[in-house]
Order: sequence, then structure tokens, then C-alpha cells
Amino acid sequence: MGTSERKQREREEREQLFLDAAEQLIAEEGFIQLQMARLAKACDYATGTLYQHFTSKEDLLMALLVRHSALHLEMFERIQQWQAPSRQRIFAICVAEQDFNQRQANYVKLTQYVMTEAVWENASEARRQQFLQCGQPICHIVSSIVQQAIDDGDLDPQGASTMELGYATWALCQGSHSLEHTQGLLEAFSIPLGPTTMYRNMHRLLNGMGWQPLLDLTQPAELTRLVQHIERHLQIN
Amino acid sequence: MGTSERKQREREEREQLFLDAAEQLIAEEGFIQLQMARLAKACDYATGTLYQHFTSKEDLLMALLVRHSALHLEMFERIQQWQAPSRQRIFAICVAEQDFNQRQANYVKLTQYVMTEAVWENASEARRQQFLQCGQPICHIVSSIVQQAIDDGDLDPQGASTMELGYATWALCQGSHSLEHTQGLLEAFSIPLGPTTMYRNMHRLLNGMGWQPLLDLTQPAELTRLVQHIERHLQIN
DNA sequence: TCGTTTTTTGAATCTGATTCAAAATATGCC
DNA sequence: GGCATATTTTGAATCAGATTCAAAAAACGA
Repeated sequence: MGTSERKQREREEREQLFLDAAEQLIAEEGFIQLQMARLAKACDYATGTLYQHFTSKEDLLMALLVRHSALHLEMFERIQQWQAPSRQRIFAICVAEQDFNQRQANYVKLTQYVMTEAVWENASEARRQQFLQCGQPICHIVSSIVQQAIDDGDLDPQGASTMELGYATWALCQGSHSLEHTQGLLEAFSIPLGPTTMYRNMHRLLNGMGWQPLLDLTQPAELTRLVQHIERHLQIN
Repeated sequence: MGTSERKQREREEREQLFLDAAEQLIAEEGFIQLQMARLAKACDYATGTLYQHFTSKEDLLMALLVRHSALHLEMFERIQQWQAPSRQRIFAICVAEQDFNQRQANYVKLTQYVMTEAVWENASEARRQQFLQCGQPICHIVSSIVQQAIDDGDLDPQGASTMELGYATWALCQGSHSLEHTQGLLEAFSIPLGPTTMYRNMHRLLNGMGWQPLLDLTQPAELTRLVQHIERHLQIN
């Protein structure tokens, strides 16, 4: 059945076309403006065809995230490759995330939106599974860094699982970003913008885990140097 | 003009009626199902009347949060009253938040939804200001606890502002909750549910700030005892 | 009581997602 | 190729539900 194989491929190509166009439209006018009919027309297909790929608008949005997550993962993989002390590597994740958040602000906002119950529930079950699957490799990478730290004797888990420790950094990143992305929130509380606050807080957390080598926050230059070192390695900026 | 005063009061009462009814409807069927026409009818008013109080559905949702935040604040105030070592008090905020999140899961999900760009932008500017204002007293309480710690010599800010340090705990709480509330996320990554993980992470963060007295996480009983102590004080459970 | 202003009403409008019967296209068979 | 059947595409019609606004009702003031 070579025929049906080709069909399958064409279908896949069309799906990518839809996603490409959606991404473009979102980049131009934000995801709130995205309209199914307009998107279909932009691709020279009927509205109904779009619904052969995505069960709903929410499903499409989540599909976008699923696809985009490859980029995200790539970043993590670059860090996994990196031969460096574990503490530098775990922090590199933060730096990379921060950079990602800056550069892909639209994507982050979309993620925040999609993880909302109102949207989540409207995506197809299959898509939700896909979305959750996307997190798995990232989790493994984080876990493996924690494991390296333990193996190298830089970190005493004190009975906690590698996931629990990885989760802590994840939650802090996540929380910082979601607060940051809420228009006017930080300004209202006169918390300085920019990544430094988050970096310092992350080091407080890592220090609190006893993750060696501890970073001395009284020496701002140390943090600056570390960040620059990491940025150079990740080819950020 | 006694007349217009009464009118003003009646208007206010009606607004509360709308909010009460909305809360009720949401409790019954979730905020996704809330419909403006249905809400108005449930209160024996026309749809248009509802729009004299709220510029949009999103504005109404945010108004709900604004009102509900009084409850939230009350909790913080109880902690502010509490005479205890600063480390216990800052952690009490976490415990209280956790409890609040458990009990008011709908409210938390709604908050998450409202802070989304798509919703945020559709509320009136005035409402957004109100919403941001709600955070102020909470911020001050957190700040004051940090300040107490510094004054008592339990915490060396190492150049950080009280807001920065308070923000760290806030971000960690926030991140933990938003991850927790995402259906299936933690399960997918086999992270144990329940508040303990968050509590432990919070203590790692506080330890990392050098906030005295440090908590020894190798002694799970210590944490348990502390949590119980706090719960007793806050009259939780 | 009556003209004027304010408030309320709810049917009409509008936006935009979703559906589905009909049309078009592809496939398999002779 | 020609034809019957199955699959896919189409886009106008449907549907949901938020929002508006002209008309009706109520309140006000003289």
C-alpha cells in the first residue's frame, strides 16, 4: 500500500502547513486574534479541513505547543551534552529558560493560557497526552543532572528523590515566569524586572539544597561571571 | 442629597448580589460554564443591567477575585498578628496558602485563568488596578516578616531588598500551585502529590537564604511537628 | 400632574467556533 | 477507459453566547 503511505505523508505535510501558518498569524497579531476560518483561508483550505486535524481551536493551540517544544527540548539537550560541574549545569537550565522566555514571550503566554482549565479541557485527550509526553525528556534531563550531582558528591539528597529536587527548580522558574508575564504585577510591587532577581533566588534555593559549590551572593560579580560563562557556552546573545 | 446616597448603596448591594450568584453558579458548575445571560436571569435582572456593573465577562471574573481576596488577606493578617519567630511566620504563609489552595481550588484555577493575557486584557483598566491593589497589603505583610527576620538577626539580606526575598517565596508557592493544578502533570512525572514536597522545597529555599533557625530536612519529624504547630495556630483543619 | 432625566429591559446584533449535507476527488474493479 | 463506491473537501448554515442599544419603565423635580 504505497498509496496510503503517500497520503499519510501529505496529510502530515498539511498539518505542518496549518501549524506554520498559525504560528505566523500569532506572531503577527497574538494568539487571541487567531481565528479558525481565517487560518484555513490563509492556507487555501476550507474551515472544515482544519477540523480534520484539530478537534477544536484549543486542540490546535496545544498542538502548536507540542511542536514548539522540540525547540525547548533542543536547548535542554545542549545542556545535557555540556561537560561541566553539576551546579553550573542545573543553573544553566535556568539561564536558558530565562532566555527562552525572553525570546519566545508569545509562546510562554500561550503555554500559560493552554494550561488553564478552560483551555485544557477543550483539547482532545490524545493531544493532552502528547503535551504531557513532551515534558518527559526534559524531566529526565533535569533528573540526570541532579543524579550527576549526587554521584559527584556535590549534593546530598537527604532522602529526597531526584525528581523532587528537580521539581523545586522547575517550580521556582515557573512561578517567576508566570509572575513576570503578568502585566504590571511586578511594577505594582516595585520588584526589579530582569533576570537577576530570579537568578539570585535560584541560587538561594540551590544553596539551600547544599548543592556544591555554593555561590556567595554577597559577591555579585561571581554571579555575573557565572551567567556570562553559561551564556557563552549556550551561545545565547 | 440623601437620595443619591441610597441609590449608591442599592447599586452596591446589587453588585454584591451578582457576585454572590456568580460565585454560587461557579461552585455548582465551574467558571467555564458561567454565562452572563443566565447569571442575570438568576438574579431577576436583564442582561444589560449586569453590564452596568461589569464591562465584560472577564471584568466580572476579575471582580470575583478582587472580592474573594479579602478572605485571602484575612488569612495573612492572622499570621501578621501571630507572635512567633520570623521563620515560623514566613513558613506559616506557605502552609496557609497550601490550605487555601486545597479548599478554594476553584478560586485558584480562576486566578490562573484571569492572569492569562487573553482574559487580563479584556477586563477594564479600573478592575485591573483594583486587582493589583489587592496584592499590596499581602506584599507588605510578607515584607514585614522579612524585615522582622532581619531586625531579629535571623536573616542577613546580603544586599537584597525585603521584596526580593519575599518574592522568592511567592514565586515558589505560585509555581508549585500552578504545576499542581495542571491536571495530570505531576502524575505524568511521578512527583508525589500533597503539600509535603512543596514544604520541603520551601525550607530548602529558606535555608538557602540563611534564614535562622535552619530546618534539618533529614529529620522529617521536625517538619511534621512544625506544620502541626502552625496548623494549630491558624486553626486549619 | 407632567415634562425631563436616568435606569432597566431583552430582543436584536455580532463574533466566531463548529457542523454537516452536498460536491469533488480518489480508489478499485471490470 | 468507464463505472460504482468510498473517501475527502467544501463552505454555507448552524449554534453558542457575549455584547449592544432603542424602546419602555421608573425616578425625579417643579
